This record gives sequence, C-alpha cells and structure tokens, in this order.
Amino acid sequence: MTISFASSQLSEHDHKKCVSAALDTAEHICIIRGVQLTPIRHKVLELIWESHKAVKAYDLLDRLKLIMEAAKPATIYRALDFLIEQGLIHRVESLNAFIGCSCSDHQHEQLLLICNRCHEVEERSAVKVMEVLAHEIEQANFILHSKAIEIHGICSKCDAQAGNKN
Amino acid sequence: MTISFASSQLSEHDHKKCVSAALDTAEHICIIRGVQLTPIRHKVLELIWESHKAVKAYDLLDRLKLIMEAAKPATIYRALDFLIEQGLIHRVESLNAFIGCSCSDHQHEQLLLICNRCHEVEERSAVKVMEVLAHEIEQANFILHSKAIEIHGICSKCDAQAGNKN
DNA sequence: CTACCATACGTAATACTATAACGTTTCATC
DNA sequence: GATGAAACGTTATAGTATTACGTATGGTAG
Repeated sequence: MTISFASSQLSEHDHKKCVSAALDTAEHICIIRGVQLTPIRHKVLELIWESHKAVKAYDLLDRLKLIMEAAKPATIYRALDFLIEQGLIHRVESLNAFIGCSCSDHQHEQLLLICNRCHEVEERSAVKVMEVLAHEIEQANFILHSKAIEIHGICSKCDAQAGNKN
Repeated sequence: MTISFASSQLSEHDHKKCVSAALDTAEHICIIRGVQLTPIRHKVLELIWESHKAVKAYDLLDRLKLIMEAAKPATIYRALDFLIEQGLIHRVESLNAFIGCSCSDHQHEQLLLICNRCHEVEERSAVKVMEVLAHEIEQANFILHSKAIEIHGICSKCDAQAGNKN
C-alpha cells in the first residue's frame, strides 16, 4: 500500500532539507557573529521551521512546554527577540506571528506573500520592487530603518487546487 | 505677544483643514454608499484625526470615555471595523494602531512612512512601486487580496530637527 | 583564586489588544 | 403593530506581550 501524507502546500519539496539547511545556517551565523544559539533558541527556531506557515508565539509556547514544562511567555519572547535580531526569523506584523527566514545570508526585508487559505508564507526578494521602493523613500527624504511588505491573498497552489475541484 | 504652539511635526499646516476635509469626505462617502456614519463612528474618526500619529484602540477608548462614559472596547472596535471597511482609516499592522486615510477617494493600499521619532505616519501613493509590485505578485501567480507596505524610520522633519540641534 | 560583570534564563505578575456572546434599541417596512 | 436588520450596550473572556526581579553560568581582571 501507499501512504499519502496530510500534506502541506509545499509537500512536494523535501522539508527536512529546509529545516536542516535553516538550522545549519543559523548555527553558522551565530558562530561567526559570536552570539549564542542556546538550546532554547535552537529549539524555538526548529519549531518555527516545522512548517512554512506563520506560527503564533503562544502556539510555540505550547509546543515548547511539551519538552520543557517550565517554559513561560518570556521564554518564547526572548528567543523570538534573539532570532529576529539575528535575522533568522521574520515577524509577520499583520498576523502577530513568526516565520523562518529563508534568506538569512542574503539581503533582508523581502516581500512576504501570505496565503489566506493555507496560511503558508512565501518570501520573495523582488529586487526591482525594493529598488523602486528605495527610490521612493529617498524622494520622501525619509531615513529607512526597516520595512515590512506583506501581501495577503491566495497562493498559486491553493488557487490550482480550487481550480481542480471545480 | 505671540503664542507658539507645542507643535507637531506638521504644525506648519492647517490641521483643522485636514480634519474638516477628512470628515466632510467621510460624510459624503457614507451618504453615497448608503451606510451610516453614526455619531459614535463620526466621533471616533474625529478622534483619530486629532493628529497624524497612529492611535491605539485603547487610547481612543479612553478619549471616547471622556464624552461617553459607557464606551467599552467593543464600542471602539466596532467603529474601527466600520471605518476600515469603508476605507476611511488604515490599520497600521506593525503598531497595532490606526490612522486616518488621506486618500479615501483615490486608490488605496499606499505606502506608509512611519516615523519612529515623532510617530507621525505619512501616506504616499507611490504609483511606480505599486506597479512593479503588482507585476511581481503576478509573476508569483499569487492572487492579491490586500497589501500592507509599512516603512519605519525617521521622517524628514525629525531628521532636520536633529540636524539643527547638532 | 575570587570578585566582578555580562548574558541568559526562571518565575510571577500584569499590561495591552481584541473578540465572543447575548441582550436591547431603533427604525424602516409590510 | 409585527417583523427584521443594523447598531449599540454589556459582560466576560481570549489572545498577545512586557516588566520586574531573582538565579545560574561563564569569562575575565585584579
């Protein structure tokens, strides 16, 4: 018999590779920068990478508690703060949630394509958009600290699925 | 003698005109659309327009209570929901706060330039950015529902002020 | 060695943000 | 004057995040 997984939209990719790549990169970056990817931080990053969906802090907390009874909100938020500082995760402002950053070693501040159906979040570099945006910001004499570009809608996979059903 | 105001960054503009223009536009739009700009909704919109800073829901609530003891969170959130639906205000996702929309009759989904010092928020149409962004989204086969582009940094006024002090 | 300091973490309390659920009022319409 | 929809009143609760203070650990200057 064959076993079919209750699969994510990105099921056809090898997610274990995503996770291990992300964790390897994180470890590497932290060593280079001389910052500590402590066991808690490492675990939280791993939990975030369990899927490509944005995760809520308290969901992370519940999952962390399974292996660490003493975990409290501060435990999670401290880890999240660290991971964000190091650019290893993104905060999705419009969801109050977090996703792994798949561009840790490249430029940051990407486009986030957030699917309202499957809730997966795709990062896109969108170099041209950033260029034009940078120009616009300059025109406004605005000194950039950070930017969040969050696009909500339906991803191509969900759209295709909906199409199949009709 | 002359009186100098404890002024906002935009003090040199006539803010009363901003407010009355916004309220007039809102009334107009609501009549056209056959929706009710009730006294509560009108007052909340007016409170939001007291400045060009993003306002928190509970700050609005406190201010609303001054003239309406019975106001409760739901009172505010219902008014905010209505105003957002009608495109009369924006929610600033990265601040959990709200600002008046100064483009109610034009296209929506603008750029928000959020000053981390004076906390004022400037809306910019940035047609070119939107064009390039739309193209990028199309390339991703993503079906757009809504977008939020929030830029944090220091506005030109605050930057100039800092410059003066040095 | 040990006193000191910085970093990370433990823990409890609390603040802040938002929604759910259900009842009441109002007003237009039949 | 019964009906239904929209707005609002009211209470409770859910969900998100921070503060404050105490403890443990490890590196380093004296």
